[in-house]
Amino acid sequence: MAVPGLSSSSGSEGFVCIINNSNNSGNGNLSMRDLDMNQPASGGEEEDFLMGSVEEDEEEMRGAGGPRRPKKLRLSKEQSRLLEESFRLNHTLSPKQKEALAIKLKLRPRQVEVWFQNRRARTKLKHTEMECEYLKRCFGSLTEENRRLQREVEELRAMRMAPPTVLSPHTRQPLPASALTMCPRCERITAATSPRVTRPAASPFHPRRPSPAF
DNA sequence: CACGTCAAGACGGACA
DNA sequence: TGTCCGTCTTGACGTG
Repeated sequence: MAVPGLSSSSGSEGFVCIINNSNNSGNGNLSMRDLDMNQPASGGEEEDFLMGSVEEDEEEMRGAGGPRRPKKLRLSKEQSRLLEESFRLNHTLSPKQKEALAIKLKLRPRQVEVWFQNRRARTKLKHTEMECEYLKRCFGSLTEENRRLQREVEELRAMRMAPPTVLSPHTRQPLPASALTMCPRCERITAATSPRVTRPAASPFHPRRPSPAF
């Protein structure tokens, strides 16, 4: 089932300009979106190129309003691509895989772990949303079907209200109401003996079928 | 690990 | 054209 506007990727298509690490220093025309805080400023340690140094993080955490989170990491397109690729192969990572991927992406294992957690959760959410839409549509069509059947029931009830003419099998004359009985199974009015019932009209919904043998 | 939540950053539209 | 504002996306964290 396809829901318009829903893609299987993590939504990075919203990015027009992509962080381009190799070109950042070239043109001096650096916008916010060109920044990649994942890369080492000067070949620093792994911890340092993620979101600034640990000291910077701690400083960042102590804003005027108390502890704050460190500056938000934005993954580069290549990092996202590799993560997506790994996710496609496997929705969970073993510790070894996590470690290897982290090294490959120059991220901390914890970041890889969190990315996979978020990706799983959001994949599930999308799936649930699609399922919800599907069930809503089912509900709609079933409601419509239910209405139609209710109308049919009403019509059939109305038909039964009109007193049926039951002929005596012997005299071929109409029987008095006192001589009639209701079949408990099919709820048809019949003569107490072998009946011949002429209905006002055949239901358009229930064409006559051979009467069940009972 | 799933889930709920927070919050930074991106983005688009309205408006002066 | 710049700014403001609302909304969306997504990295990160706390909890069970």
